[in-house]
Amino acid sequence: MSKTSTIKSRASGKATLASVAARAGVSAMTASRALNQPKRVSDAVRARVGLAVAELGYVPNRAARALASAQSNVIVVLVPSLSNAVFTAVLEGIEDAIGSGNYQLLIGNTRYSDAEEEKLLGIYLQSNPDGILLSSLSQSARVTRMLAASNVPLVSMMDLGSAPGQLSVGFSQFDAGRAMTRYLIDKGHTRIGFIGAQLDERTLRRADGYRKAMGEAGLLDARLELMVGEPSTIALGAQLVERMLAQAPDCDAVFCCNDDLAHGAIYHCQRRGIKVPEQLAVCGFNDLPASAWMTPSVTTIATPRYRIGFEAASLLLAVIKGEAPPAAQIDLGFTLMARESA
Amino acid sequence: MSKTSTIKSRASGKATLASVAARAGVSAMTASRALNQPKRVSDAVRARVGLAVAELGYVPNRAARALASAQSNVIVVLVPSLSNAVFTAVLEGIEDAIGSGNYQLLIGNTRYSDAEEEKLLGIYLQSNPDGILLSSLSQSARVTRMLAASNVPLVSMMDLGSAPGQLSVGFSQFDAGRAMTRYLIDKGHTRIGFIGAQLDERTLRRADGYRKAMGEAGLLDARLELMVGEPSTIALGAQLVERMLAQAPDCDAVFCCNDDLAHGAIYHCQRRGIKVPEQLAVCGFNDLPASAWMTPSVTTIATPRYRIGFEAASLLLAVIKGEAPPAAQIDLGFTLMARESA
DNA sequence: CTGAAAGCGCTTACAG
DNA sequence: CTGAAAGCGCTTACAG
Repeated sequence: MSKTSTIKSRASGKATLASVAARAGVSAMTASRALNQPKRVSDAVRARVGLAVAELGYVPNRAARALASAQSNVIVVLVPSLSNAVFTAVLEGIEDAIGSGNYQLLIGNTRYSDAEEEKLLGIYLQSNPDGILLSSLSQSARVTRMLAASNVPLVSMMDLGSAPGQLSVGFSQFDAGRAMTRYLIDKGHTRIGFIGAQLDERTLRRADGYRKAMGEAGLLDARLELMVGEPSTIALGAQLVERMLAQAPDCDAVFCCNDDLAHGAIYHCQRRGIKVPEQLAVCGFNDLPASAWMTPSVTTIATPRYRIGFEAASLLLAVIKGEAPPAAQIDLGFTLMARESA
Repeated sequence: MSKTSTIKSRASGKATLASVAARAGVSAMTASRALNQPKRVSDAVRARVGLAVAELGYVPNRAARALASAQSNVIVVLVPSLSNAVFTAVLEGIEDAIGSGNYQLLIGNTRYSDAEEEKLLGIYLQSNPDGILLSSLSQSARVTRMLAASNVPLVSMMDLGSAPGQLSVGFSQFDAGRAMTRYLIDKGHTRIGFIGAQLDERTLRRADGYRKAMGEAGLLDARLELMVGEPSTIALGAQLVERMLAQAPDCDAVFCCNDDLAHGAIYHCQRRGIKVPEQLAVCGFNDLPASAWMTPSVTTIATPRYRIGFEAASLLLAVIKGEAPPAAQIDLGFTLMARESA
C-alpha cells in the first residue's frame, strides 16, 4: 500500500503499471490487458483500471514495453531533404497512412549524404524499428549491409525497383524524363538542353530518359547537358540557364530536372529579356504550386508524391502485419502538365 | 560458449551486451563502460570489446538503455506544418544543433490542430523525452496540463514569451507586423489592407502589430482586414486579393501575413492587369526564396528561422545538461526587405 | 476472465 | 580499472 521508496531507489517516481494495478485492485498483467486488449477483460475491471490511470496520470513507458514485447512500434523514414516540397508531401502521405495507430515515426533527413544516412540509420536501428521507408532504390554499401543485417521490412519510395523481392512505390523516373523530352521534340524543338543539379539517383534517371529520347530522335549532343552537384535552388536555376545559353547558344528549349531550377531559369529569362517560350522553352519537374501560377505558367511533370508516401506506408504496414503484399512494385505514374512555358 | 536457446526463449537472437562481453572476456558492465565511457577502461579491454562488437554486429538496444538509465536521449519537436518552408528550416537548425550527439529527434507535425498536437504529445511523452521544442507560446489546456505533468524541459520557438520562467527563442511577431505596416504608411499609403490566413498565433500577432500601426496613424478601418481560417497557399492569396479589392476598392496596399499569400496576390494581379506596386503595393512575410526572384521582387520580412531552430535546440541542450540558461528569452530579430512590390 | 513468475537487455550503485 | 547483483517497467507463456 505505502509505496515507500527505500534508500537508493532507481524508480522514476512516476506512476507505473504496477501502481495502477494496485489502485484498481488487480494484477499488473490484468491492468496491462485492460489497456492493450480491453475486450479480454471484464467491464468492471476495465472501468476500475481506467479510473486508476486517470487518477494517477499514468503514462505507459514505451521503452519498457518495447523491451518486454520485442516490438517497438517505431517506423523509420529516411528522406534526402526537408526543404524540398516533394519530400514533405511524401511525409504527409506517410503520416496519414500510419494514422491512428500507436506508431512512432522516426524521420531522418539525410541531406543527400551517404555519411549522414549511415549515421542516422545507425542511431535509428538501435530502436529496433518495425519497418523502414527509404527514398531511394540503392545506397552506400555500408547502409545496404546495415539494412540486410537488421532484417527489418523495407519499402523504397519514388522510383520503381527491379530486384524481385524489393518492395517499391513510385513511378519510373526514366519514363518521365523520356516523356517530357519527347513532348519538347514533338513541339518541334531540336536543340533541347538538360539541366540537372544535385545529381541524386532520381535526377540521373531522368537524365537517362532524356538521353534515350534525344538518341531516338537523332538529336543527342553532349554539349546540351549541364550537370552540377550543388543542391537545386531558384538561384542555381538562374545561373545554370545562363551557362547553358553560353555553352549552347542555339539551344531552343531547356528541360530542368526540377521545378525550382525551372522557376529560376524563367525568372532569369524575364530579367534578361529572353521570351519564354518564344525564344527559349523551359520546363520543369514535380509541379510545385507556383508552376501553375507563374507567368508564364510552367510546363512540368506532376508527380504523385503524397500518394507515394501513403501507399508506401500502407504497403509497409501490411508487410509488418505479415500480410502478403499485393505487388512488389506499385507504379503510381506521372502526368505531363502542358502549360505556357514550353 | 554455446548459446543454446532452450525452449520458449523470449530472446531476440541478436547480439547483446552480454554476448559481446563474453566474447571479449569481460563482464557486461565493463563492456558497457567500454562503449559508453571508453576512457574509464583499459586500452586492451577497449580494443577487445570493440572487436567483439564488430564480429558480432552488435547494435545497442535503445529501449533497454532507456529503461535502465531513465534517460531516453529523445528530443521531441512539434511543428504546425511541414509544407511551410519556415518550419523545415527551423528543423534543419535543430538538427544541426543536436548534431553529433546520440539524440533521437521525434518530429511531430501537428497541422495547426490542437487535437493532433494532443495525440502526438500523448504518444511522444511515452518515450520519456529529455526535452521538448514547441512552435508556439500557448496551447490547448490539455496540452498545457500534459506538459506540466511531464515535467520535461521545454523551449518555445518563433515568438518571444513573457512569462518569467518560460524559455523562448524567436522574435516579436507583433513588432514585425507593426514595422511592415509603418513602412507602407511611410511610403504614403493610407488604405492598407491586411490579409491573414490560417489564423494561428503568429498571424494574429502580426495582425495586432498591423492594427497598432494603423491606429497610431489614424488609418484603422475594419473593412481593410480580411481574415480566413484556411491554410495559406498561392491559390488562396490570389483569391483573397480579389476579395480585398471587392470589399475595399480604394485599397492601395496589401500586407499579406506570409509570402505564399503575397505571391498568389501578385500572380493574380499580373493576370488581371493590376500593376504592382503602382496600382497596388503588395508585401509578404518570411522572405521565401522566390520573393527575391519574382518580377516584381517581393517586399517582405526576413525571419531567422534556421537560427531560431539552432538556438532553441542549443538552449534546450544546455538546460538538459543542467546549465543555467543565459537568458529566458532570446530575441533573434527580423529584417525588413524593401524590394519592388511595395 | 484473471494471476504468479520470469525475463527482455541494459545501467546503477556499491565494492574492491 | 573491473565485477556480482539488483532493478528499470513492462509483456510473455503458462495455468487455472
